[in-house]
Amino acid sequence: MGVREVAAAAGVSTQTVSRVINEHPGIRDETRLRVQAAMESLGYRVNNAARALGTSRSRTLGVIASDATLYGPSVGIAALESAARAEGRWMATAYADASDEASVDAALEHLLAQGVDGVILIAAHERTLEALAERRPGVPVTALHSGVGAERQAAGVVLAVEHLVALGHRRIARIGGPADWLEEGARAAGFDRALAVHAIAPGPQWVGDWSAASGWALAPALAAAVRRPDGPTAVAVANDQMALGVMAGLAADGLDVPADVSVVGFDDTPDAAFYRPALTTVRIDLAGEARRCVAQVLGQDAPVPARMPELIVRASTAPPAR
Amino acid sequence: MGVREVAAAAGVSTQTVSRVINEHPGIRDETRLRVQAAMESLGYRVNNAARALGTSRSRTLGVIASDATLYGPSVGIAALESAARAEGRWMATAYADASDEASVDAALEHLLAQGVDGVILIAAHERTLEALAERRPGVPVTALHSGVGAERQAAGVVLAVEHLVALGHRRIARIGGPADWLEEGARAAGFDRALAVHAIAPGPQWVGDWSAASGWALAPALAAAVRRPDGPTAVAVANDQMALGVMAGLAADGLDVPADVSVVGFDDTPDAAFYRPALTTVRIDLAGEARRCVAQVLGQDAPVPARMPELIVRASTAPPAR
DNA sequence: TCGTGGAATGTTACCGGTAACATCACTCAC
DNA sequence: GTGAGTGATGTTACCGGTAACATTCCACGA
Repeated sequence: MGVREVAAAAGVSTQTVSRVINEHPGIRDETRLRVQAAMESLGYRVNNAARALGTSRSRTLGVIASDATLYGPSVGIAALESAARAEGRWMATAYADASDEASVDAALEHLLAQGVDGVILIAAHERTLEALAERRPGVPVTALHSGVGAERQAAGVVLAVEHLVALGHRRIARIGGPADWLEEGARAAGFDRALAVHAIAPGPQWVGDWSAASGWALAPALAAAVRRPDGPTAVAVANDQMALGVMAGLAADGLDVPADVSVVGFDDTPDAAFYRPALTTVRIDLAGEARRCVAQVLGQDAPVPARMPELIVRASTAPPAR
Repeated sequence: MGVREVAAAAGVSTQTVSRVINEHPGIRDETRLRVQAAMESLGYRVNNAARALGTSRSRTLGVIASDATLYGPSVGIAALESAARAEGRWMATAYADASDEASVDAALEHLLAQGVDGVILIAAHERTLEALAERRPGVPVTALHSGVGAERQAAGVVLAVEHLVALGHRRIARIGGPADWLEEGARAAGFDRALAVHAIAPGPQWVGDWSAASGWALAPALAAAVRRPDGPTAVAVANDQMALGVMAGLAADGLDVPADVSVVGFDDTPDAAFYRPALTTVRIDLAGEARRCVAQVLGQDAPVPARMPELIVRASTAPPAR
């Protein structure tokens, strides 16, 4: 059940079989059909190990992801897999703790041993990306949401802030992710830029870890700020899950969303519409980002059309009462 | 940078290098150290393609997953990866639409072409598992949460129902997942068993698709049932995300949880503590299940200790008011 | 002293594709 | 008619490990 058997069955050389498999031009239709019929009847299946050994390319992309309990990373992986498959690549995944450089290193080593043709980081620290690139792994390394993708994330945050400003908010707080994450950099930049456009000074800011629990933990501080006379009337949260925790904490503290504070999230998780109140948030074209990221790692320069982020207005935002 | 270079540097044969790599017994310590030093200084890294070609085993497990926006599947993948890595295996992931047999088939084909040593399904239909096994893929195929794992899931649901009964509920409704999923089978069985123990007839049941949206869509029917004089006073929902949607829908319909209906979920997602009200739910030992599943596919029979599911009581359950 | 057996290591071929180069048949221009 | 050019296909070696078998060396008992 290798090329040799197929070749014998079709009465051609193994090289011709290889050419048919790889859709090389310059094969007569009659020959191609004969080979394909032989492959079909023998139930032939290429052996990727052999192919990888011969070509020293595995047609596999490596993905290093962190925390799978977060919406962004887990959906990012799925989006990358489907983008990779569309390009005829396989995907090998390794999970690592993004904040532990040794663990990310081990994951990289792990993937390189597998001979991946490129590595994509999900939910990574900027420093990690640089560190990996410096190690000269011999294959391209990039991160989802880096480069132009970061710009689109910033644009998403701009949408959210513009929405708050349009409602009349002028004192806007922010709850961000850990400062060293790529995603946080992009989202924070969008926040600052949107406020600058309207000459509004940023309100108080806090840092969570993307989890609902961290949003909950920061809620008392936010509530205290909101209760001050010139306190914020709205808060932009860097992802939906933290927004969930924030809203739970505010409610526990006796504050009403959106009457006392408006809350916007980021991601538009499928759950966000069912939070209480339903969360106003920003949806980004994750599938498109993934396709672009894969194309970049594969060194393709055909532009993949980008869909811009979209604001989803629900019940967690309203004009300020004060 | 292959075994031959290492062998030359260490002054041994390639076979000896191979033996050191694979930790074969019967290598003198002095020789082993010399080889290891050579590998270290040359930055040697095994080529998995070559190894797979020679041994016709890839040391890679294939995982077929569906919907990554659901908590269960996405965390399941991560748990399997870490279990597989602990066994020194790599993991290749393919995403498929579980309800579309052709797509699952394509994913299997995809993984087999890669020469995986076993295939694990996540969030699969029972029929799919059987269909794949029937195709005689030449490697073991199993599903997370199948077999004994299913029993533990059932035990988890029993905990949840016991909790409701202990609170005084006697009329208990259920919202399940699609009937043909393995997970649903186990959870439904646990529900029926727990009620049977107390000689309680099951209340009305509905079927969702695991998503919060489907919970929301079923909420009006549940609310109507609850309002009937002998309507259910509690509902067991098959996963937390549907429970989120159900609670949102009940609230929209003017019913209070837990005053009018108690709600229990299943999974204990990290978000569940921050739903409103905080969700009473069941936590299962996903990491343990994953280890057991990997051990099974690898044909190991050393028993992996099983931690039993745990009930997490929060604010969504209370004694019935009626 | 020699044979025996086991431990440590070496030799060789092979896994299944594919790159690089070789070959062959045929067309076409001069 | 002949050589150049081109398209279709064949030949061969090689990718980098490892299995299977061969060999060497030494300790030890008869």
